[in-house]
Amino acid sequence: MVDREAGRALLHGLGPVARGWRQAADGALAGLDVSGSAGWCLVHLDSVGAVPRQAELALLLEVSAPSLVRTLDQLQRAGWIERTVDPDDGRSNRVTLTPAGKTMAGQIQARLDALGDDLLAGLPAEAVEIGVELLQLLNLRLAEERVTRLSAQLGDG
Amino acid sequence: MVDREAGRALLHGLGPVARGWRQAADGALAGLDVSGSAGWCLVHLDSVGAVPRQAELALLLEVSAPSLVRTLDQLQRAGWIERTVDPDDGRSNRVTLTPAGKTMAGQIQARLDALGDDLLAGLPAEAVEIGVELLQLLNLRLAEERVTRLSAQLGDG
DNA sequence: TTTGATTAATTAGCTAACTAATCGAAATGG
DNA sequence: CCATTTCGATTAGTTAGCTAATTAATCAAA
Repeated sequence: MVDREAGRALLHGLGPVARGWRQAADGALAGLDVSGSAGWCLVHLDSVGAVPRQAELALLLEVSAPSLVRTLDQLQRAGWIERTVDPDDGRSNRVTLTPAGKTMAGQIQARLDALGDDLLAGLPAEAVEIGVELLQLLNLRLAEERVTRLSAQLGDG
Repeated sequence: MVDREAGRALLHGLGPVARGWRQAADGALAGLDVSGSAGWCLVHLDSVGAVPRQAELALLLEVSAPSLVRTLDQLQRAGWIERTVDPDDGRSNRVTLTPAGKTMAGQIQARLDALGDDLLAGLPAEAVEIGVELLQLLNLRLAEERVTRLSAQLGDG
């Protein structure tokens, strides 16, 4: 049985910590002319071997497709990615890093990793493992909850 | 030593889970005409015995003062809180729940608690404890990081 | 083969957070 | 005792997420 108070602390604490992390990430990338979310997108693009379509990339980054559109617009304006129409499917864009974008991705990754190392320094690995599992479970249950909620909405409306 | 991959999973996972939780909370409050953040504000107001000033309430809720202003505007329009100028300090507002607001706070708390119980059902209490401690530590380190970052900014700019 | 449904990306508009700048009130130093 | 500084709340403007609706392309089926 989970203590009511602890449960509240966990669920409420997520928001502020997530915001703090985003701000810290933005700060770590200051001077690179890239926001944290855009930077994270570059890093993922660099680490996946393949050339993903936008929808796949959105899944990977856990954001909605329209949110990704705006991020990619920024990255494209900056000359760090390119969108090319998939030859096999005229609806899809394939997203690739430009050489400049690849360089940038490396710098971003280095800075974010350094920040992450600082934040998590000295922690027992098990605690982090448990935290990750907790987040994964919550993600799963929230997804289920979302399904039931949206179904109910359909039933009502 | 924390595994690099696990660290990334933890830090990156915070955002999506926090968003999911907020959406689920909004869903749970559907029909009450109150957003999750405003509802959370009401619940806190109900649970603190005292009559806080806005700045104190912002600290408690871990949001900035301007963010709280908007939330309070909504709650005040709905007739659930009142702002009264502190007799001892003409700059400060004291925030109080109206009777209607108190009723509303009770309903909100019940729904959020039910949602929280569902999400955390069956979890070992220790895992939640560890999660909470992890969040608290991150909060602390992020606050420190923020200080050093803003100081550096001053030095530069 | 043409029509209808589905899918990918986009646009438009909303929300809730943030910072920076402003205004009035209080505190403080000369 | 006045001038300056500090402090609390607000306003204005930015950012990043979201949903809903649109457009274009593909797929399926009559």
